[in-house]
Amino acid sequence: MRRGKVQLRRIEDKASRQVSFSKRRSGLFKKAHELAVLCDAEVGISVFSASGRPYEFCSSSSLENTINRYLQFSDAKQDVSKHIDEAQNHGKDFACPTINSELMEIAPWSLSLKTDMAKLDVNELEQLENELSDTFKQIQSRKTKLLMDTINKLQDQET
Amino acid sequence: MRRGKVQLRRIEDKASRQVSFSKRRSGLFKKAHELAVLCDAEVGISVFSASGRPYEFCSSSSLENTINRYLQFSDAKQDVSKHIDEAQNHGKDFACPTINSELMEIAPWSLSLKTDMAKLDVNELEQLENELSDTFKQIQSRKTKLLMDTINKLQDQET
DNA sequence: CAACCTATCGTTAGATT
DNA sequence: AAATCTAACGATAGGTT
Repeated sequence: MRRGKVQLRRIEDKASRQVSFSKRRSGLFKKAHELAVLCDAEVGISVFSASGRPYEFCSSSSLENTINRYLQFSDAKQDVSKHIDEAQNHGKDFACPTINSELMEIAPWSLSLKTDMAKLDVNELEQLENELSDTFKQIQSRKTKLLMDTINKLQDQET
Repeated sequence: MRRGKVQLRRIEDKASRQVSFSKRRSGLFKKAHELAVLCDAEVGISVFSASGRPYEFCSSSSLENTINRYLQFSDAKQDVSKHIDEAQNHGKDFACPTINSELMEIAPWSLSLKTDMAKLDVNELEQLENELSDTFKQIQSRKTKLLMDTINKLQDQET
């Protein structure tokens, strides 16, 4: 079925890339699980899709624990080498105004994950539909702006 | 050479386990690299051998960057969880149970998405747009079905 | 013991439904 | 889109050098 060996570069076809991401991600997590069990190791994995969606795997209790364990070594390593580079103290600003407004924005994504709409009634679906439409417009507007910026840049270069 | 399939349990022979650990660890990192390149993803892995020696893999600049990106989601997850608890303690019924459980999984992503959207390029925005579009269609289809069911029920009552 | 070898099992891209 | 199928490629346990 496959004609040749897999070329190690970005899969251009969007659909294929997404399917491949899903298959290979679960393959990777399976291998990680095998490594942990067979060889008595601790494995933690964090993956972000091209669109920024997070996935995680951890062979032990929690990924945060594994991360902390790594960071201990990392810190120790830095101490020893007396490195100067100061980590960027990026402030985490995830201030939630109200849970309701967050829910409105989040629900559509939630549905795209596991299509479990069976329990929603018509009013709830209508609500989701409206919010989804807003987010949709937001994305389109952002995309248009980027395209316009690119066009303007190109026009500037021509002058 | 191998007699049968690999049994998924700790390899008892110490030497075999160590060799297997080495082989499988590099295999895992190779798979992670392929996932990152082929599917345009960001992958970070932390592994500890049974004797506590650390190994790491990162598809981008540094594992710490990937970890920080993960911790943003993790923090957001806790924030959302806290808000849900508070809302429930105040007896606010702001969503159906299904949404609540889904919310836990996807909310952190959505919260970070607001921050990250500015950084997405046109292709990435298009990907999000497609995902939204699919969800949109599913919601509309589900809504139509519910409305049809209701109409059918009413018609049955009339007979 | 590391590097190589290879039979065997495992993974997956593409097609199909 | 999600499941299944399958040819072909890929990983690797155990053996050999």
